[in-house]
Amino acid sequence: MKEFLRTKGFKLTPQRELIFRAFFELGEHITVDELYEKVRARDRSIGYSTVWRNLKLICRVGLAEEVNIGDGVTRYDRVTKKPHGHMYCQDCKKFIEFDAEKVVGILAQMAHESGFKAEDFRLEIQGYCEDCRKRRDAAVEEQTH
Amino acid sequence: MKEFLRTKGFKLTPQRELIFRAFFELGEHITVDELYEKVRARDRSIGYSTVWRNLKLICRVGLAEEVNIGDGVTRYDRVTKKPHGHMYCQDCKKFIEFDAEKVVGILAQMAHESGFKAEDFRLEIQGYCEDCRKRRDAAVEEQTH
DNA sequence: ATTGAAATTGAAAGTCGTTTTCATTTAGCC
DNA sequence: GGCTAAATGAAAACGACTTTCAATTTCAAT
Repeated sequence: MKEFLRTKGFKLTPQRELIFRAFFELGEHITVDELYEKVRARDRSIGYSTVWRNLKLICRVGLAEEVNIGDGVTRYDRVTKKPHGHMYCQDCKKFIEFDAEKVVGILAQMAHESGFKAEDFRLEIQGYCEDCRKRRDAAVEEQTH
Repeated sequence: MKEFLRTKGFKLTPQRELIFRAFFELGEHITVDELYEKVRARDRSIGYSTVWRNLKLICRVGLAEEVNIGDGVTRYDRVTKKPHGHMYCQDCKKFIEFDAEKVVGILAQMAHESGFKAEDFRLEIQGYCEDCRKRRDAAVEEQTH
């Protein structure tokens, strides 16, 4: 990792190493606050801005990218080779990933045909996850009796 | 319009009428600031919060919806029957709409198969519009000579 | 090992769009 | 006209994000 950073002109500090490790240990869709808490559990002296800056750095070196669903909080996703989208449950706020390879292919084609050079895609489906949907259906059922 | 609002328990004030009209006169992807400026051109006494609240109201009654591309500014789109996505030019910041009917159909199907109840879709393609792409290509061409 | 330039850190302050508060005014039903 | 709930405008609050700055640390070159 040290080598990886060095070639890009960045230095490896203990804080940075801890933050990077924590980020990759955590699941997807991490917020700054979540990572900050995780890191702080190990080292109380690390500042919020250091975590924030390193999260940005992880993005800059191409290992993660920002995801924004419009709730005012930026999340960070590990960059994986496979394009994916997110299903966001409006009830329990859970994120579920889905494979977007097929759809991205279609979109890329559509964009290309209209002269637009596509670089990145954001696909989001808002709705209700299976559990919440069932609970809601049950609630409706309840009311009609 | 008065009738439409009244049935939902809202009142029609001169400010509200002006804001609603201005919103529907303007194009898509309007920000609060843009609408505020537009409205102020007609009535300097209208406050920012009034514009903001009415924009929210337009959304609440189902005539518009928020669009968030992650640049920190919320935009508002008229709700149209046809589902669409946005192509966002990273260079000139222009928005271009595209018809997303086909893709939304596919996504809805995918979601359904995984037990997720889709309510809304957000599709965004980031990249470079035709003009900017050409300009960039030309610049690269320039460098290599 | 030592040194020095450049990067990094932590705390605090700043930024900026959004949202709420509150006193006052207004719309619309009696 | 009088009443009650809704709406308004100004200002303040909020909150996530970003920058500033002085102090510290890394690491390449001695």
